[in-house]
Amino acid sequence: MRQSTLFVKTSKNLPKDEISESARLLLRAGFADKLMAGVYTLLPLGFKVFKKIEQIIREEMESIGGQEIFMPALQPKENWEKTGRWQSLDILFRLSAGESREIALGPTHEEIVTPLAGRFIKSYRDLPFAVFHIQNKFRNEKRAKSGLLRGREFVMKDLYSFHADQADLDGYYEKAKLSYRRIFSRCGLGDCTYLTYASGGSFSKYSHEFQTVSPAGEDLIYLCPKCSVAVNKEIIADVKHSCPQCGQKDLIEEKAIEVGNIFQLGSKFSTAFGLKFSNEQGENRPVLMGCYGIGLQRLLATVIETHHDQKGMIWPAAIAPAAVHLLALNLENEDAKKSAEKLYRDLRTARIEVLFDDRIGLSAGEKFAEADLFGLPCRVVASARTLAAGKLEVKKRSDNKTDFLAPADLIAFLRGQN
RNA sequence: CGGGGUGUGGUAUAACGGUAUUACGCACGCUUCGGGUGCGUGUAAUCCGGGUUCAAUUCCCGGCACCCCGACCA
Repeated sequence: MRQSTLFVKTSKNLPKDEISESARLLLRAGFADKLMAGVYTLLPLGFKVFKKIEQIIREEMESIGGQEIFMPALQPKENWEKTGRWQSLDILFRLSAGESREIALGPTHEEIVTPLAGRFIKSYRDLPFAVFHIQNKFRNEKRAKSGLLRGREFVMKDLYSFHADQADLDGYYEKAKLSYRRIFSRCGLGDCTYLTYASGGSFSKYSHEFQTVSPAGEDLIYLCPKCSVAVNKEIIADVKHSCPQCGQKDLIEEKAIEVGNIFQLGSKFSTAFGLKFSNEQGENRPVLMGCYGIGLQRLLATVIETHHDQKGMIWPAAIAPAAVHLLALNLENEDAKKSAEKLYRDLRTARIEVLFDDRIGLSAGEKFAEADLFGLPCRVVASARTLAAGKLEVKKRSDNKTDFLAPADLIAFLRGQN
């Protein structure tokens, strides 16, 4: 990517009424653009990050047998009436579609996936299975807030699993937990994300959230210092201020962002849609379901909330928009320009993702400040000075550690970083 | 949905019942050339509708939008 032609404009000022740090940085850095409250465009660099997060999630869902499908956002009213949620769900966007028809803009997909599954589940031999999709959700939040942390349109990965009995659902649920842990670790949130007991679940007593500790969080959780699980404030009365796993009494209160949620639906939706299967004895039984959600923009914003400093974002390598930010200085100097262009070519040939600041006429300070703002893991400076010295300056964004390398050693060095 | 606040160039702001300020940005020129360099010139704004008034960006009413607190959050 050449910065000279990138569809991005950074800004020193920023909209005064955006409080959320992640939103401020995303807007300032030109990673995202706000269309209206709770609705954002992802611009090239922000979308790069988004796609990397999406791919990590996809891989992990496939690793637990999830099959990717794609369900529509436009949904018939009748499905929502079957569960009573056409009336009760007040975040539901209800659209009029001509004189006598109304349709829903999907805020979630139980109402779609359950009857869909019914077309294929006849017998216990058809179970279990899991499908997921990564798709836009629409929720008319009364109060969209905190930038991308709570949008009215956002992309969610939701996986639905279908089971013949509780033991099978339980087993899958545990696998999903582990897969969620891997997702958050791979996105750089492993240290600060906790499995959190929350309310709900038709069969089981609790649902589980994955909560990332952050001052930007909307939720209050109580961390167990012993076993690193937490309890959401909403059920703290239930568990009497003690860890549901080990009974520990001294829990630590933290604000946290809910980055994921897993939930045993039991037979709630199968009952509403008559989703049944024949067991070995030929008896009809309701299918048991689980659902498992992750909001992608929220996850992206959460990474920023937990990975930034005063100068800007600090991306974990696995989801950074690119591995390297190559800054070319002194581009009016033909030799400096040539050597920078060669580096860019070499990096691309080596398949190292690189953002190349090839813009002419900007001061070095501006380029440095912008590199700090973008927060790519490695900054490489090529200039008349480095050319004369025969060494490139390579600086890590995370700890400011600086190395000086011969250009020929750069690629090997960068490969060693990952 | 309840409460509070704010709407001025692209962004951030000042002021005021009477010619709309400044900075950033953007355009051009010079300057500088390893931490948002300095200077000059130019560009560009009072959310919408109604009311009061000789005169409204300012005051009043309504709407809309945005932000904050709360409620809600499969």
